[in-house]
Amino acid sequence: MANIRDIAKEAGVGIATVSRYLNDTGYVSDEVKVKIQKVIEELNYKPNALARAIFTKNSKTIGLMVPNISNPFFNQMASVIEEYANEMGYNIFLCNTDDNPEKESKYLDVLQSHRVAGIIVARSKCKEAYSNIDIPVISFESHISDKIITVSSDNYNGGKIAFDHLYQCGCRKMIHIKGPTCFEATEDRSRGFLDAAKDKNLKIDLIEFETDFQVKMLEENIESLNKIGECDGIFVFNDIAAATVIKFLRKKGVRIPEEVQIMGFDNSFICELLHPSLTTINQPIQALGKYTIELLIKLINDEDIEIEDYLMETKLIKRETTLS
Amino acid sequence: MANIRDIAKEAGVGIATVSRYLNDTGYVSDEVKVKIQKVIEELNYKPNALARAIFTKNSKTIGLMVPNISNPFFNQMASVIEEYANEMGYNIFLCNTDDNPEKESKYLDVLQSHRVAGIIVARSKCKEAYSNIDIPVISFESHISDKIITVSSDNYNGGKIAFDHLYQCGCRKMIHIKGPTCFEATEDRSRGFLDAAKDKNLKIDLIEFETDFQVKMLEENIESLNKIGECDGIFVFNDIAAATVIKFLRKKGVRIPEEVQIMGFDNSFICELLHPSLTTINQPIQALGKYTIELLIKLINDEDIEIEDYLMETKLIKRETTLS
DNA sequence: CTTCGTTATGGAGTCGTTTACATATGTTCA
DNA sequence: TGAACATATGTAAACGACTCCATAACGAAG
Repeated sequence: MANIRDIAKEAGVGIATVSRYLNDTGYVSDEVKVKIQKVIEELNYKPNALARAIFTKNSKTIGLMVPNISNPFFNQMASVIEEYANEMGYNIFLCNTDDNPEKESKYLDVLQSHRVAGIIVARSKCKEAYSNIDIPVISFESHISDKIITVSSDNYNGGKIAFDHLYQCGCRKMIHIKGPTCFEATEDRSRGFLDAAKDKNLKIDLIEFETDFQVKMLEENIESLNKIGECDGIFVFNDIAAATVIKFLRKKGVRIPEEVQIMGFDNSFICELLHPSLTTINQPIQALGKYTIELLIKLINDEDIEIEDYLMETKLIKRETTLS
Repeated sequence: MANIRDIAKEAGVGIATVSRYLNDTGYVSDEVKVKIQKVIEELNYKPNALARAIFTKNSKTIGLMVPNISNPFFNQMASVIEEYANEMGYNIFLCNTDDNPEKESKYLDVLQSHRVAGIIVARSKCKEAYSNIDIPVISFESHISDKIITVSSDNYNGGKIAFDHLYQCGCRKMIHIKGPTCFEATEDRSRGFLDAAKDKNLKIDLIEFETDFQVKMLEENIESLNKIGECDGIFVFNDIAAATVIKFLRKKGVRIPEEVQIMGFDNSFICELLHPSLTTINQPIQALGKYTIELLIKLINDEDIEIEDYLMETKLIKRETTLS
């Protein structure tokens, strides 16, 4: 592929002149501009972004690490982040960690090697790896260290809201199906839910799912679902797991919401598609994604911002799996 | 950040020796190896992948362009592609085209500038832009030119299978809800379905959706859904749209599958979560993704492979929205 | 007529790698 | 003993960009 030297030669000008033309920095006569542009098109020249990044020390690239891009929550995040990054002239380097600390750590090296301008890591499982990183990092849904900003929804309060709603709907014998213990976000939801229950002196039965989002969720968790006993309300750690639970209960002939009321978490697109549609807690994904990338770009631009937790508001989305 | 010169100096050796150590090419004494490794860790040195790529002319990076990463079908593809790319030592540069030709074209320039080793583009909307590209390209679900390999499911046959199944289940008055005309994949499904109907001398009513995957699908397409008249079977262009249709019909009190049988397309994870669970046509996403990336890497490695269409088999997944 | 600012251009050094080549030592084998 | 080879290392020239600096022409201002 042609390089800047080829263009300069073919256009009969110096390299510096071509560079000035490309970057619109410094003087280039109109006459020469036309000549250069013509050659660029003839040779289908695309300036080498790698060479440029080496020199300017600015790759205009952001590393995005998510557990898995097929997870509906994280790919919505990714979509929002891509949108804003693109607007700001940044590109996305995608990494799936698979919730695997080793893969995360390897990708972290890769991102450093590629000199990404900044990193967004969702649900990190490899916190020690970030101790000596000199690239701006924003952590999503996971506290890495007191040097790294964490952005997340207010999961704790979301859990509280979920309890209050079920309680208000008349539930007095509730079950909480919680996610794998290693996820901060779902732990916070649980804590919020249980704390609110304690306030009302209600005892909650706990069932633990061992998988997060999985296509085969139902079969894999059928064991734990069989433990569902007498209850009038269930709070499930996310919408997809809730859908799994609904499916399970319907197969057993349980009427929802008349006999058992159910709540999910996330306000994923499937809530509306389910029957009955799923009452849930909304995470403001749009705002979350936008805020995360904005913070990161501020860090990249060396603006000084408070290193602290940023919690985004969660709220109740009332649908048909709960009574009025 | 430290560079190779710093390492060489600090370790008291030459640059070439450090490079040989890093790449395990040529001789380096064990004694020196230890010394270099120690310095590398002390200075937290990460070799600059950009500089390396400039010289070797191999960025070990693959550009992935999809309509949108939040689309469940394409993010599953992306997940599979990431997995295999990672295994082969490649990284993913993510681009959302939003089905927007201009955005796609701009990203195509960016990918060329970044000297990606290869490009996977899903559902391209900007075919002319690929005429003078000298980077290997695999096109997914879209025919760009006779120089570029296309990979897709056998959508046409999938449409036929769908018709045959509904017919076999007793449907004689069918509606087909088709996707936006500009998508080759859904057009092929329609053609297959309609051709099979013609074979049986059945006339099919057509309804067109104007949106592909959208969170607000139901509201946006309520207009066209109102056109659903008397029928005993509906073939919808994909699962999520089918879920929207089911939701709509249930609200109207239509019993599924007793009164109307429904089929989707994709075999997305939501099929199992719906009630009744959705009969659909499977697209072998795993195989599709794996095959796509394998072909691309073969192209990158200059293996000569047939430039032709690669069609992957689609098959019926029988669930509860159709009778026996 | 000199000085100054604006316009316009190009050469050379730099960014951080890899590799071709030169060099040097030690071992083996005829 | 000396040729051949394996081991070990360093220098310098690429790769493709950007930018500092030098150079030069030109008009305006003093």
